[in-house]
Amino acid sequence: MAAPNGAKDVANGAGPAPRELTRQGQERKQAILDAAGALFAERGYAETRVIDIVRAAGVAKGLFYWYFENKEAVFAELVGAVRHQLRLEQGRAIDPGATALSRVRQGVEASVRFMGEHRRLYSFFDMESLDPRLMNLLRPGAEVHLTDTAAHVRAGIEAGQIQDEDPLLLAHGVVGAVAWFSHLHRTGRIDLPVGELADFTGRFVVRALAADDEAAAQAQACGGDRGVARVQGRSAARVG
Amino acid sequence: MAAPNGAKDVANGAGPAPRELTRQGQERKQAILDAAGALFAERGYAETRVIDIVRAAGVAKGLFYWYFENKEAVFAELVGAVRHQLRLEQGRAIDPGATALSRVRQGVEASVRFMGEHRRLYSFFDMESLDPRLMNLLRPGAEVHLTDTAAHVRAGIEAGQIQDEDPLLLAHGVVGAVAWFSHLHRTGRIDLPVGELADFTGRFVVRALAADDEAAAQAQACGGDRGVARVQGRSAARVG
DNA sequence: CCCAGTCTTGACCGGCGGGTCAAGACGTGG
DNA sequence: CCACGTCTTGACCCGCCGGTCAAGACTGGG
Repeated sequence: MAAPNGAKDVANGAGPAPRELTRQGQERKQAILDAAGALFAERGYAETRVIDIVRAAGVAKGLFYWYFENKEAVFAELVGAVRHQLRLEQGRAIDPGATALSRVRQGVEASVRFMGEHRRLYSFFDMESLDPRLMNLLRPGAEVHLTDTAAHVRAGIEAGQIQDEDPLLLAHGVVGAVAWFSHLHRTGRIDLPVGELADFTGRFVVRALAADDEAAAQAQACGGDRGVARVQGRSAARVG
Repeated sequence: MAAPNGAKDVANGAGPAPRELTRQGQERKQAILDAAGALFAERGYAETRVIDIVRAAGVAKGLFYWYFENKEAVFAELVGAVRHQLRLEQGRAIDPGATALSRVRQGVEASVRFMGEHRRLYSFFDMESLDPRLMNLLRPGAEVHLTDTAAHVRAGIEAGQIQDEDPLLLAHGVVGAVAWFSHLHRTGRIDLPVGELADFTGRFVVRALAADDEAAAQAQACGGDRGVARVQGRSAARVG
């Protein structure tokens, strides 16, 4: 996951962080980060004790506070790294030449797939967490996805492919669908291969947005992310 | 809210509950319930201390445990009551004579409206809460809504009004949309009169489900809940 | 008036868990 | 070998908060 650089971007402020780390130091820090990620994913932030993290990482409790300001800081760093990865993935999946509605679909499919494949890493900011204390940490990142989506939606409306509704509302619907279905998948309430769920979510969103049957059909038909040909029927889509 | 009966239904088990309550007793209990509801709504379950609840109700801490097993029990009782009300509202809103797709729309609109109007009461099982401890309490209730919806969807598929996809997945999409938009509204990210949000959500869901433009148009056109004439055009919507 | 059951109080308990700290170990350069 | 910065340890501290309890107050029936 996060390269040391990526980590440094996130973990600034008035913490013990600005220190220079030796090779060993970086490894230790990463071990703690990994352990925290696994535990947060498994039982959630509130249910994870610092003592659990350090035990899992095989170090003493004090060391945790050598590398991190506090529990929240680890969470923030983890979130930053994962969010960054997700955006990369989306960027890779979206074909700038495609129509707006198709671009939305590509982004949606990539997101669902990403979340499904990295469920452990992703789950701790599930549904942008309802914990009041964490919401503030998550909010800005979520905002970015929203405005990205809204931009595509706006373009789609101008092109007549998308319903003439408030673009922000529609964008909310899109990111909501992604979050919701991913959540259900992660919590085992939907038992489907990621690929199929991603495809379904793509179709769902396209229909919700499309100005009419034709626009929908057109967006469904043209290729999914990374140019993999995907037939409009359900089924048989497998990707990595 | 909850009639004493409704309350009794929920609060059984091996608690201090089976006791017979005097008139005064019922009032006290209700006061605690009200205070708890307000506080849960305002800051969430985890952030609400028992001490805060009793202070708000103007009673001593011990009294809380005279009427309730523990903190969770209050939550459960509150949730049961609200959920019950929501179902009543849905039942009132849905016209059994309407087409399946219209019925879904009516249910969706009624739900969004209900949640918007009772935001305080409702918010504490926001997004069916991600807190692992509470999920188990919420799960069964949520399941009911899901299967209700799925039944309508199934009917709609058979009637050719709804896409031939997995009914359960579609139902998930429907309740997800309701939960998501309500959540955004409640947390102030969508600043719209409830009625407009309800209408929007209805349109969104109908489009996502509809088999084709015609089915969608037909479901959008026919009256909303309680026969209130509602024009299909959208009104000036702005989002916070 | 007394008794018994209902109700009410607030001091107290216990443990949990985030965060601190003084004491080193280790490694590197002088 | 020393000095110094980095790293590591685990015992300890302390506030918080859910839950308990012994001691009453209030009320209605006999």
